[in-house]
Amino acid sequence: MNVQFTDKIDNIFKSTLHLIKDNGFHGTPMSQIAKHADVAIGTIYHYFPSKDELILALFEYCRKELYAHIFQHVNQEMDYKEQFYSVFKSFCTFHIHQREYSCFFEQFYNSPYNEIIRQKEFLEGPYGQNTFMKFILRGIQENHFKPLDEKIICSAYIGAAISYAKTVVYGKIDFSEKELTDLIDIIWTGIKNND
Amino acid sequence: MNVQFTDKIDNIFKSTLHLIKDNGFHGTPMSQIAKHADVAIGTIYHYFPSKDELILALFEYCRKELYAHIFQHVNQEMDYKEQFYSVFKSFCTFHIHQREYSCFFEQFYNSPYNEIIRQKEFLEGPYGQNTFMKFILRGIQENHFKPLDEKIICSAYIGAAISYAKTVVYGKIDFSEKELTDLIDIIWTGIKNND
Amino acid sequence: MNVQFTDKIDNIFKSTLHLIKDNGFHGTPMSQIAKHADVAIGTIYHYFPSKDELILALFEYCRKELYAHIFQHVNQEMDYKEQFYSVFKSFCTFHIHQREYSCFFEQFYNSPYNEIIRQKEFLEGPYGQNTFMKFILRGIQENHFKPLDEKIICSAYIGAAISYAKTVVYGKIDFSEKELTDLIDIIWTGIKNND
Amino acid sequence: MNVQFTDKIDNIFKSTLHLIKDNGFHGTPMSQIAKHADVAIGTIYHYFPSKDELILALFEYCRKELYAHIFQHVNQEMDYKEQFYSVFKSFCTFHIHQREYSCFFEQFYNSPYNEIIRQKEFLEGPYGQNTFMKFILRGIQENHFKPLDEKIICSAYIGAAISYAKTVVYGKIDFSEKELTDLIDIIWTGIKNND
DNA sequence: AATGAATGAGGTTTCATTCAT
DNA sequence: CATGAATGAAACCTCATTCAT
Repeated sequence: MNVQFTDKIDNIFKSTLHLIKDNGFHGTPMSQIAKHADVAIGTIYHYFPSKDELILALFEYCRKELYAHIFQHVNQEMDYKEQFYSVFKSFCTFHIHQREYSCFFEQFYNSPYNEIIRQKEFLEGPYGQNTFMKFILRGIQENHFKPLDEKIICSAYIGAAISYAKTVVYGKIDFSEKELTDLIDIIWTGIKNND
Repeated sequence: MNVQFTDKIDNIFKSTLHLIKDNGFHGTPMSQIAKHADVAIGTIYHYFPSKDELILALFEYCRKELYAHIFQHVNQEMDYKEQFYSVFKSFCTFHIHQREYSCFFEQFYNSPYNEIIRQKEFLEGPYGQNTFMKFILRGIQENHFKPLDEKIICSAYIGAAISYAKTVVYGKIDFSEKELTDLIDIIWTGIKNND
Repeated sequence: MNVQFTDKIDNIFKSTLHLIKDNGFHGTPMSQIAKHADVAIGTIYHYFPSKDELILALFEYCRKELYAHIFQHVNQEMDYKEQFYSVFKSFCTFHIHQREYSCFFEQFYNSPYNEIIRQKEFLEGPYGQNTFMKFILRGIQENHFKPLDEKIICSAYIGAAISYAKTVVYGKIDFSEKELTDLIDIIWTGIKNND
Repeated sequence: MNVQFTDKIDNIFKSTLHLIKDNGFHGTPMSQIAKHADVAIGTIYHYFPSKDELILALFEYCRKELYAHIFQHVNQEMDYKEQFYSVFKSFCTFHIHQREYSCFFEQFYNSPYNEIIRQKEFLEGPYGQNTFMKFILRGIQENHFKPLDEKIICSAYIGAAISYAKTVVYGKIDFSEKELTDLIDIIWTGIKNND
C-alpha cells in the first residue's frame, strides 16, 4: 500500500502507539484503535489489509521518526566524536521522552513481528535503510575506532543507550546531562582508537 | 500455594518457555501449554490462578536460574576484574544458549507484566533479591570503578551484554570468544578506576 | 446502547426467555441462546456487554410487558374496585399464561441479580417506574382502604396472586374464574374500608 | 443415603446455606463449600453422590427445620384462630430472621430442582409430609373457613407471608408486630366463616 | 472414613475480519 | 471512501466429579 498521509492514517498511527504504550501489544484490539482514532473499524481495514500490516507500517513510520530525531543536531561542522556524542544523547532523549515510540519499538523487537522485518532487510542487503549503521561504518572508515566489528560497537552503543533510557524511565534514576555524558564517555573510552 | 517443584509444575514451566520462544507470548494459549506439558488444562489452573500468575511465577523461576548461571564460575580465588569478566561472559552465553529463557525475559521486560514486578520490587526495597546488583555495589565499595552511579554501570554492562547476545542470536555475527572479550574490554576500560 | 428494538434484539430476548423457562437460569448458555435466536454469539455481545447485562436488560423489557398487560382492560369508566379486580385478574392470567415471563421473573427475583435492580431503584427514589404501586397509592388517597401501609397491601395482593398462579401452573388446581374471584374477594374483604 | 448427623454433614449443610445466601445457587461451587466447611471435597462426595443430591438432602433438612419452627408456639390450649395467627407469625419471622433458610427455599422453589421434589411428592400422595397443609385441612374440617378450596387458602396465606417477609428483608419497611397483625387480619377476615 | 490433586467438558468472552450499505 | 453491525473461531477459565492414597 502506498501510504498517503491523510489525517485519518495519522490518527490511526497515533492512537495505536498511545494504546500500545498503555495496554501492550495484544491488549490493543482493532476496535479500540478505531474508537480512539475516531474512525470506523472498516476504515482501518480500508488502509491496512490486516492488523499485522498495520503494525508493520507503523514500525516503518516510527523508524523514520527515530532517524530524523537522532540526527537532528548533527551538522558538518562537528567532528566525528561530537557527532557520536550528539547522536547518542538524542537517541537517549528520544527513548526517554517519546515513550510511545520506544514502548512500541521494544515490544516490536521482542515479538514475532521482528522476524518479518529481519527477513525483509536480509533481502534488501546490509543496512539498506539503516542510516545509523552507516554512521558507525563511517567512523570505522575514518579510523576513529579500535579494530572492532561494527556490530560489537553497535552492541555497546545501543545497548548502553537503551539500558540507560529504561533506567530513567522506570524512575530508578533521574535524567542528568552529567550521567548521560558519563555513560557515553564509557563507550567512547572503550572503543576509541588510541593510536 | 507454596511452589513445591513437582514434576508437573516443572513440565508446565518448561513447556511454557518452549512455546513462548516459538510463538511469542500471546501466541501461546493455555490449551497448547497443557498439551505440550502432558497435563490437563485444569491442572495448570490448579497451581496457577490465571495465565498472568503463571507468567509471573515463571519469571521468578527464570530469574533464579539466571543468577545461578552467571555466578557459576566465580570463586574466591579470582580477583574482582576476573569475576567481572566471568559474570559478563556467563551472562552473554546464558542469553545466547539458553534461548528459551532469554526470549522469555525479553518479552517479559517489554510487556505490561514488567510493571507488576517493578511495583512488587519497589515495596521490597532496593535490590532485594538482586544478587547481580550487589556484585556491582561490591565493586564500587572496593573502589574498582570511577565515581559512577551503580545504575550507570549496570546500563553499560547489561545493555552491552544483551545487545551482543542478540546480535549473535540473530546471526549477524558468529559467537567468538575474542569479540566477547573485546566487548567486555570496552566496558571495563570505560568504567575502571585509573587511580 | 440505546436499545432500539431491532428484530435481532427481539429474537435474543424471546429466545432467552424461552430457554430459561425450560432449562433455568444457569442452564441456558449463551451459545444456546445464539443458536435459538439464529444469530452469531458475537452478535449478542455486540448488544450486551455480558450475560449479566443481557439478563438485566431482559428484566426491564419483561417488566414493561407486564405493566402493559395488567392495565390493559382498565378504563376510566370502571370504579376503583372494578379496576382493582381487573388488575388482579390480569396479573394472575399473565403469570399463568405468559409462563416464559413469569418463570423469568421468579428466577430473577430470587437470585443475586435482584440485588442489583434494588440498588438501582433505591437511587431512583420510591416507585419511579412502578405504575402498579402508583395504582395502590391512588386507592389509599381515594380512601378505599383501611389505614394500612401501602406495602402491606401489596404484600397481600401480589403475594396471593403469585401464589395462586403457581398453584394453577403446577397443576394442583385448574384455573377457574370463580376461584380467582374468591381469592381477590379475600383480599378486598380484608383491606377495604368499611366506613 | 441414611443421613447420620455427624458434625461434618452439619458443617456441610450450614456452609452450603451460608454460601448460597451470598452467592446464589450456581455461584456456590463444591470446592467453596468444602473450604468453608473445612472438609475435603472428597468428603462431601463421600456423603452425597452429587451436588444435586446434596441440594435435595439440604432441602429436606431445611423443610424439617421450618416445620419445627412454625409450630413451636402452638399448643392444644389455643383455639384454631390463635393457632392460625401463631403459625403465620412464626412463618413470617422464620423467613425474616432465618435468611439463610429462606434464601435457599426461594432459590430452590424457582429452579429445576423443584420439579424433582414435586414428582416425588406426587408419588407419596397428597400432603405426605406436609404438616402445614394438614393444619389448613383441619381448619376446613372444623368449619372455620368459607367454602374455599384449601389451595386457595394457602395461596393467600403463604403468598402474603412471604411477600411481607421480603418487604421487611429488603428494607422497604421495618418489622412491626402491628403491621404483621394487620396482614394476618386481612387474610383471616377474607377467609373466615361468617356463619 | 477422609483427602485433595487431577481431570476435561463446557461455559463466558474476545476480537480480527467481512460485507452490505 | 467510509461505515459499523455481524460473524464465529478460539481464547481464558470454572467446576462437578474421580480416584489413588
